[in-house]
Amino acid sequence: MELAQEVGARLRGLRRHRGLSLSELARRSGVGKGTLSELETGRRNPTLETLYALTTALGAPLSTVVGPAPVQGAAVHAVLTDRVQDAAAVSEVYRVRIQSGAVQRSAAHAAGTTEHLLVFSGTARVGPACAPLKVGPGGHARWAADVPHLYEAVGGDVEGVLVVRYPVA
Amino acid sequence: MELAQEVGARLRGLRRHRGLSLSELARRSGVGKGTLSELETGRRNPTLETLYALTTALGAPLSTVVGPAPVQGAAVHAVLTDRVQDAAAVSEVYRVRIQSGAVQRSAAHAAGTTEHLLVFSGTARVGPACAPLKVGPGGHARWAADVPHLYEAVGGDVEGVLVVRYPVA
DNA sequence: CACCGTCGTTCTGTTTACAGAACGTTCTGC
DNA sequence: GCAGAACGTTCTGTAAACAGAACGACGGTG
Repeated sequence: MELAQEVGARLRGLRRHRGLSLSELARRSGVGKGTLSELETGRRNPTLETLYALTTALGAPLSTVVGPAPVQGAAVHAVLTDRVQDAAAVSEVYRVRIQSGAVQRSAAHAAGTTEHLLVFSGTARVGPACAPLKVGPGGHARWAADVPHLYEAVGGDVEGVLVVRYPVA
Repeated sequence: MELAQEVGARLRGLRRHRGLSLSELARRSGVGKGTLSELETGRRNPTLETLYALTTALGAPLSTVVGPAPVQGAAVHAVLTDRVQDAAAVSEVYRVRIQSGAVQRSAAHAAGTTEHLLVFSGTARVGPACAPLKVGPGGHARWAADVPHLYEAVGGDVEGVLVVRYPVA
């Protein structure tokens, strides 16, 4: 099953990233070593309890393994954390990291689309390609995204939240 | 087990909210009716596959049932969707709904704490108790949260995203 | 009142996720 | 080279999650 493989791969990624062996994680989480092996290779369909035990032992929220997959562009790495629909618009909330050393350009979105960026760290140059805005830590930018726009980190990488708000079709 | 009960209650809430009967959801999701009954009462520890089938049939993301629990105040209903820590600060991202007809007051947070509100729908009156700001749909407000502050919906309810950013201790 | 549909729960047999053991492999150090 | 340890995979028996059937409890209709 496809979902199990996706989740398994993420679990393996998390474990490796922490430098834990399979046996060590099994010991810490109380999940059997064999179980863990088959989970990571996507050959099992894990139980909620098992997933919870593993993510807790890994110090990660459950959403890390069951949440949406990150999208990676030229410079922007984004994870959809929320999506809200009201009468007028659909709003998507992304956790973003803009990597320095590259500029990511985006084509115009549907008419009426706006974007917001809240910057946590670093300084970003974002917005309409013709008139980008500069935003530092703790800052906020808002621009119309129905024209070509760009994302760029000035100096070091940028961490923040991007909200894309587009009218309902 | 506690987690299973929590998830079960959320599933039942989602189903009821959509006006679906247990049998109907079972039919649409392909999950057995008995299975569903025991899941909702927290007597079973669901499989990832089962949870996915159910949330898909309910038209909700998986995170709705496994994500963090919402916090409810006098007027503000908030769900923590993300939490980011960098060298300077911790940033928490909340999906919020401010209900009209009440004012929620918050005491001063740690020095240097700032808050941002992005409004999706409705009009909000938020910020320092001494000088609140008015924000409409698509708008943004930012204020220092190290003084007493408030949240209020003007007219109808407000939907949006709240970001709380406080310095690392 | 009896009939029938729908509701949610409980029962029944099958499938499978689980813990732990056994296994082959790859590094160490003596 | 051969112990010993650690790694990840595969095997084995048990517990439990699953689909579907059977069940009792309501609520409407003739």
